[in-house]
Amino acid sequence: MSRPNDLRRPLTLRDVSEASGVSEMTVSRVLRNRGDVSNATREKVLKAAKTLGYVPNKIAGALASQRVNLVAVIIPSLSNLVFPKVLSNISDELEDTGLQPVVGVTNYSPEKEEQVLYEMLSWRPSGVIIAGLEHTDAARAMLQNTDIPVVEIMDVDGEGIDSVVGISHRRAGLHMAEAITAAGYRQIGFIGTKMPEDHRARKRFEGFKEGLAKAGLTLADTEFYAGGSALAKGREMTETLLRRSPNLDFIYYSNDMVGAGGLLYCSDLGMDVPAQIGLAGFNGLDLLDGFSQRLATMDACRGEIGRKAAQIVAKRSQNDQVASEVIELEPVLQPGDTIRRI
Amino acid sequence: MSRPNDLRRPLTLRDVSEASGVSEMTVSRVLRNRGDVSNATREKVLKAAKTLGYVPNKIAGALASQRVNLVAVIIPSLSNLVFPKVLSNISDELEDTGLQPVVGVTNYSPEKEEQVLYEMLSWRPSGVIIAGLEHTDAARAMLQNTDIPVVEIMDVDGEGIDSVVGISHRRAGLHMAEAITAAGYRQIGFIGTKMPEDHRARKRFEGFKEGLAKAGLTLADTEFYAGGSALAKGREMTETLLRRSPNLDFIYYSNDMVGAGGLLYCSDLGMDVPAQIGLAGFNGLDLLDGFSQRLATMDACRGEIGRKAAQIVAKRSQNDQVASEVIELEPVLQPGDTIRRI
DNA sequence: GTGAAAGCGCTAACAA
DNA sequence: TTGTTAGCGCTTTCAC
Repeated sequence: MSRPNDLRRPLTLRDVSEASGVSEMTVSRVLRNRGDVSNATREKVLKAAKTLGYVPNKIAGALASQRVNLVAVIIPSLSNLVFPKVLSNISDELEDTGLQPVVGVTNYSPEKEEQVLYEMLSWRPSGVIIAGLEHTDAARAMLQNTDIPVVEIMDVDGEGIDSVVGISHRRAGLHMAEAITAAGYRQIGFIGTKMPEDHRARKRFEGFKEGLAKAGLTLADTEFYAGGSALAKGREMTETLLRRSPNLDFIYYSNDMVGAGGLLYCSDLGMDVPAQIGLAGFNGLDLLDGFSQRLATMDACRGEIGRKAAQIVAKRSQNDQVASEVIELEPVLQPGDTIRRI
Repeated sequence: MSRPNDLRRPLTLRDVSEASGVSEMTVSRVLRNRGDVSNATREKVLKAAKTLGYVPNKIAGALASQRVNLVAVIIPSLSNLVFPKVLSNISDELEDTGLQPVVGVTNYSPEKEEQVLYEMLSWRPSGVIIAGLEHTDAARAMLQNTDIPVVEIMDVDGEGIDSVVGISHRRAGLHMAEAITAAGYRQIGFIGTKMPEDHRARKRFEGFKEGLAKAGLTLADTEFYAGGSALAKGREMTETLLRRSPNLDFIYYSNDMVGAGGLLYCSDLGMDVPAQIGLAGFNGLDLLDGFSQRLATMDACRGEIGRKAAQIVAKRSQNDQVASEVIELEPVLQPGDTIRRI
């Protein structure tokens, strides 16, 4: 095979047009499978494009057609395990729509979020899927001012801008508190992250305290951590907490990874879980399947959230007269082996 | 504040120009911090842009300037834990360069990779960072034909197209075999993934067998799995393997997650690790920090790979006369607590 | 320090 | 079925 492109510049439609003896417009039609083109012409064009190694310029195409097949997905983190899952479901759901997700990561910083959003909006995507309901004023204004569909995901506790798909983290925390107190636990501790910007974790925490209050209880002790391997932190923090408050009979963790670390710690010490001490996390990570005892948790509906959000964007990008939707999913308690049965 | 954009169309430079009484050209200069603009004009423009809520159209900008600040990052998976780490390091490293990573996921499918690559190249990014050295002929042709910098990452065992940053997985496997045999293990089993397209896992496996051969050994037994939670699979497969071959004194896992599952299984059964049986994985996940025994592993240099790859792209996008580089990093054995000391 | 004209590579709309 | 024309919203270049 001869070197297809010896030029020092990228190939254009015009090159394919000249190589095939067909007008640029018809070449464009063939390459996009648009309109009626005779088979003979189609073959000629396809062959020319292939041997040249032509790759269309979507920038020019997008400018001319005012259409961009990109969907901006803005999430706080990729190391959380939660978001890769959401993302892969968005990706799967978008598969046959011609839309492509583009990911932006904010590291839980509102300023970074604003910046990433601005950057992404300037590419005029077909939709925006963004985690959470809390944004800077400027970010909120951008989202409100745009005509493209916006889906805020993960959380429904608050005011949405356009469409919303998520769960109530407040109620998730509340229900967990109810389950725990119903199981007879009374000395309850909490281990969470030192992340003021993780609003969903905060809401679960608040809902949890509210649930305890309903049962006439307050948190017996709490511990917060920042950074590091969540599993290792779970272990450490659990030790710290239990040293300080040996009478605890339950620990609620802000996520499954720290919870799993706590579970490992308790197991290693030969503590009787769930009789002596109960444990619960949050997210419903399938990672937990590998442990000898299954940590109690609550499914965050990550998969479903990604799928629904993608569907909304896809639907709206085909017909922009569709109304915005607010979808609240119901997280389900998975009692596992670390809450005692009543 | 009054509604900034009551039009049904996105704002253009012209709108800002009219609102501020400054020419489009000067508005453009202000918004890009280019050229000399008087302070008075700058203020006027900035104010107009802000109150209107103008978001520049990068599509038009890119077409006109022939410059796109995007870097395509093409990886097999996001649920692997390995790639999010690489990605976040790329992202960090690119932070101050004005370049933005755009992620494409291939699910270990060469066809999907080709498709994603084509899609991304059609946006004319400033660089491509792509996992692995194995690609379809068409993908390889696209990468060869393009003028933009290409960095193949993770693996150095093979022929690169342009720049390459990675480790030798073959030698990683080989060195692990040497360490294991040196520690006196003789009945060695292997647990891996059923993924023909995971070339790096395959190379480690081959290198491992080669290392055993040097010590006059062959694998005593092997087991391969597909799908599911790696931790749970590690547990199951270890059970299967040990049931079938109870005389094994070592198991090498194709990655840390399955290895950790195996470790949990052995601990639960009260087996004496590493005296009775030794275990090792691969990747150097910090997840392992939380376990009571630390799994032996080998650092895949994920962080460093991402950083170096990003540096190469950044450097080349500033000066395209820079030569391509091949960087081989050295994975370090982390013996942890699951290989017995000699 | 500022502005006017031309054009980036493609596609919409229309003409043949 | 195919071709022609006129932009899409910016930036480059050059003029003032």
